[in-house]
Amino acid sequence: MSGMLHDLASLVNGTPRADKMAVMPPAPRRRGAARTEELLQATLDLAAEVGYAGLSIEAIGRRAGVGKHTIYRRWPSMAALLLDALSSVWTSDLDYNDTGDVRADLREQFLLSSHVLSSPPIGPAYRALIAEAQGDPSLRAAIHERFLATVEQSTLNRITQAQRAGELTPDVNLEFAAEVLCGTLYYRHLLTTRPVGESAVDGLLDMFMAAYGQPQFPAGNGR
Amino acid sequence: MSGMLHDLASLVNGTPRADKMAVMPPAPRRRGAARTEELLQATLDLAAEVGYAGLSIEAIGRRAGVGKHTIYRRWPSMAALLLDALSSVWTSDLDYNDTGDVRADLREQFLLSSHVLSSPPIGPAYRALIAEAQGDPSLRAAIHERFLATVEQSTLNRITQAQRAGELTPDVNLEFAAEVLCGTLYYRHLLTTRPVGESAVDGLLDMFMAAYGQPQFPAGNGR
DNA sequence: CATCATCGGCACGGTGCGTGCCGATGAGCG
DNA sequence: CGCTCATCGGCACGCACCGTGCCGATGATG
Repeated sequence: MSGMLHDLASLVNGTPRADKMAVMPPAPRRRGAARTEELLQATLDLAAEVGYAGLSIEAIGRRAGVGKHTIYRRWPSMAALLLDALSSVWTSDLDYNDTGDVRADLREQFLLSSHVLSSPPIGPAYRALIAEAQGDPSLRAAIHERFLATVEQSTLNRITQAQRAGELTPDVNLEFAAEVLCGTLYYRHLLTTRPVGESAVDGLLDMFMAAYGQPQFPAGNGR
Repeated sequence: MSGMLHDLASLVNGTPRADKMAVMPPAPRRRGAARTEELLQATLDLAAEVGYAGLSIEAIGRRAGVGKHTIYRRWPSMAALLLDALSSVWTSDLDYNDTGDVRADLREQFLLSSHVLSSPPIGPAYRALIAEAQGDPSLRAAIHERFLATVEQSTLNRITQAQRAGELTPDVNLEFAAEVLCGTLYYRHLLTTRPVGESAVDGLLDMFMAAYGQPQFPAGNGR
């Protein structure tokens, strides 16, 4: 586990002088930091415009008015650059509400995140990263660690909370359920051409609730 | 729907003289057909050896002792070549038994197909195709049509049969359940670094059976 | 004001792409 | 049997991108 994290860190900050992680505002902000953020933005813009095909270090540099060296000094590969670029706009780790109604809370977040995942800038950048990762197991691990596992974890937190509240079957390990929920959404998004819409989310939640919802007592909070 | 199929056909057989589809033995077998099969095999071999990185038209041609033209005359892109190469060894559309025990039948096929998917030659070729597809929506549609949808369909057939046999809840649309089952497996395979082992399959089937298994009457055939 | 890391620009050899043009090969037909 | 012609392997082209090295300019630091 921590091995993955280490691989990730070395992948992204493999350069000798990586001043700071992306998305960290409190910094002395030498000349380099400003350029770093510009490059991340240029990467996202370019991914949104031309997609994975046509995405290259040279193209990013051209767009940002930057020499290739300036990019290579910061990231060892385009995969690392994409990883940081995506992180810089990946604010929502699925920020679940807890209204006392699991199904509604899951539905809201699934629909929201599916919209985020399928529209620029995150959508195209994510696709590019997935493509890049097919030839690089350590990048695959990094993506899983940094994005997928996070989403699964927050989902697991929410449904575990529901389980404690009596909304779901007690004494059942929900870890795998969280993976099934998130995995199905990502499967649709990244591997098929079907949209992730209300019917898909509802179908998924139907199965989830049929499996783990308390049969007779509808909601746990009110008793 | 049929639009996807048309796109697929044009993608694979876009050349003016595409004598026949791959994997069709009964043919006059001019000089070209033999080369075609050799090229498909060389593609699979190369994918198994070097993975997606290092896979190129030139490398395939070099390995097969073939000019690039010979490849381009048959397939318009490496994506089309990969698609045909994978089809030529993709024999099992999940060939479910019907022993009267859905869960056991699903489990057997899931474990079997997960092994096939993660080992050469199918594993690496599949990964290469997924990578290629991230920049090409029509290829994504082709993959879904040719492989994923097929797997989902045969799974749907099996569980629908189980539903008729009284093993599963009647009057429930299982179409989405089939997608969840297959999607979760492919999610693990292609997007994470977790292995698809017995525990994963069992966890998945736990959720499926909890959702749709008949609560009191264990199996339909025996009693 | 002096220093020096970082900058943009340029060029390099290497590789793959997709195409065009060869002369050789071999299958099918008369 | 020999002719014909599609297909073959080989080679070369222009283009693009890779990753690296070397410039002289810039601008933040002290």
